[in-house]
Amino acid sequence: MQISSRFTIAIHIFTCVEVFKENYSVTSDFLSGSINVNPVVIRRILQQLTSAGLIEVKRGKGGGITVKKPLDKISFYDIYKAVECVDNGELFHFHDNPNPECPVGRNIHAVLDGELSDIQTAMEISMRKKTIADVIKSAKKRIEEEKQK
Amino acid sequence: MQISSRFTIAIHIFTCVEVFKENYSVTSDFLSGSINVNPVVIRRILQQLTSAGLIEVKRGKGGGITVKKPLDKISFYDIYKAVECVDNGELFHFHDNPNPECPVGRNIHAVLDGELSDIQTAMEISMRKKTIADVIKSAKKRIEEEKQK
DNA sequence: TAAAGTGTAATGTCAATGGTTACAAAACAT
DNA sequence: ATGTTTTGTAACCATTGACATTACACTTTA
Repeated sequence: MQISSRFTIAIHIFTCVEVFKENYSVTSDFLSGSINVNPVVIRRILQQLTSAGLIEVKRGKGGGITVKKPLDKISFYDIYKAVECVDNGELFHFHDNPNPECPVGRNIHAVLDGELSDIQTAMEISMRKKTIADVIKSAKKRIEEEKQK
Repeated sequence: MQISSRFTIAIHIFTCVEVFKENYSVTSDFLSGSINVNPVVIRRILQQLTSAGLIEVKRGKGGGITVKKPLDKISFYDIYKAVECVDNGELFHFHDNPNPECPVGRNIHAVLDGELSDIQTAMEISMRKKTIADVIKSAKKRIEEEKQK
């Protein structure tokens, strides 16, 4: 299976907040326009990001999103964890009931667990290296370049 | 989301074939017993592995599974690719229609694509390093150790 | 107090995963 | 040839997660 679009949407949200906060009130409706998904979907993601302590959301007129951590301290991994509701944080879904009376069945878990977590770790390390700051830098650069044409 | 249990089941299958081929006819029913899933589910996975050219399956009495490549040439990645039907092979599901009239919306794809594929590559490299041979070695060792107690 | 926004419940659709039954087709042993 | 074993597959079903959508209560501020 794929990592859900909530992940890329979340990054999109951070980018919009940063790019537009000076000139617009960045609400779930506003974001909905840029991202092209229903505002409620956005709000659900905002809540997950709030629960993870990455942002704060205010209601009412002039309300909106405040990022709670320095952008270069928010990694892809933080967002992934906030937004992806994976069972126990396990990337791999192990088949549940191997037969304990079979020598392979009763050992397969012990044999594989380490290997699988190596793979998961490789992915997570790579995610930790990337931050929102990188994305925003690169986005701003592209937007500037567009203007010059 | 998680990588489906088909992946760990496939590895379980290879291990059983290797461990039991001398003494048993390793059929989908036999495997069903060790893995504890329905034989049809096993057969579906066997077909995916066949399509990937990793094994051959024979029908009828005495039929069963033949592994078509050296065990140390079958990596976790090969199995992952065979068994996990991911859209385009993309690990991340990008939200489909960012608004092209928004500066962020029309650039987000270009900005993120490279980063996401870095992450996916990290995971895949790590998967390529692990082979069925490793698993079987480790499984046989454990089974031996069990006998000595 | 009205307007602007978020929080959240309820509902619906869609796709993927897995389970299960059933049976045809193949391969082999006798 | 015939029966037996085993795979290939179709046809269901249930469950789950993802997203979309409507609706409305609750907050906050002007």
